[in-house]
Amino acid sequence: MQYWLMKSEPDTFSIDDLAKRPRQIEPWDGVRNYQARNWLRDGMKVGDLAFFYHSNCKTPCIAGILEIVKAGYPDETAFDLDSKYYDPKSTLENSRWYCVDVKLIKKFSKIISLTELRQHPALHNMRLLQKGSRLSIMPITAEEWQHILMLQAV
DNA sequence: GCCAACGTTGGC
DNA sequence: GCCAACGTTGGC
Repeated sequence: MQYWLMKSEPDTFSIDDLAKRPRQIEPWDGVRNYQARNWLRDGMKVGDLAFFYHSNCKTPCIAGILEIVKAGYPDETAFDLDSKYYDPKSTLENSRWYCVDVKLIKKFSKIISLTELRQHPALHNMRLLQKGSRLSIMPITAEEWQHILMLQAV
C-alpha cells in the first residue's frame, strides 16, 4: 500500500470534472515524464490512494482523494494522431507511456492550499514543496498522508 | 505574463 | 558523452 500525489491543471481536468464522470472513474493519461511514467507503470497498485492536486492555477491545492482502480497500462492517447499527447515513438507493441485509472473517493469540503502545506514543518520534506519540483506524480509517506488528512479535518 | 528550474533533443 | 539550445512546468 503506497500513497501518492497526482497533479492536474484544473483548466484541463479538475476534481469537478472527475466528479461528473459516470462512476467517477477516469484514465489518468497524458503523463509525459519518465520518472512519473515509471511510477504509473511499476509503482501504483490497485487500492493505492492519492491526493488530487490542482496545479498551475489561482490557488494551487490538494482538492481531494483518489483511489487507483486499475494498475498501469499503455496510454492510448500516445497513439492518437489527434491528441495533443500523441507521440510517434510510442507504439502498440512497445508503449512508451502508461496510465492508470483513478476513482474519486472524496472531494474535500475545504481545500488545502499549497501555502497552507508550506506552513507545516512535518511536511517540509515533501517533494511537492521542494524548489523546482515539477513531477506530476510522486509518492507520499504514510506520515505525510495522515498529517494532511488532519489538516482537512480541522 | 514573467521567469527560474528542469527535462529533452541533437550536433559534435 | 558533453552541453547548448530549446520547450515545458508551475508558482507567483
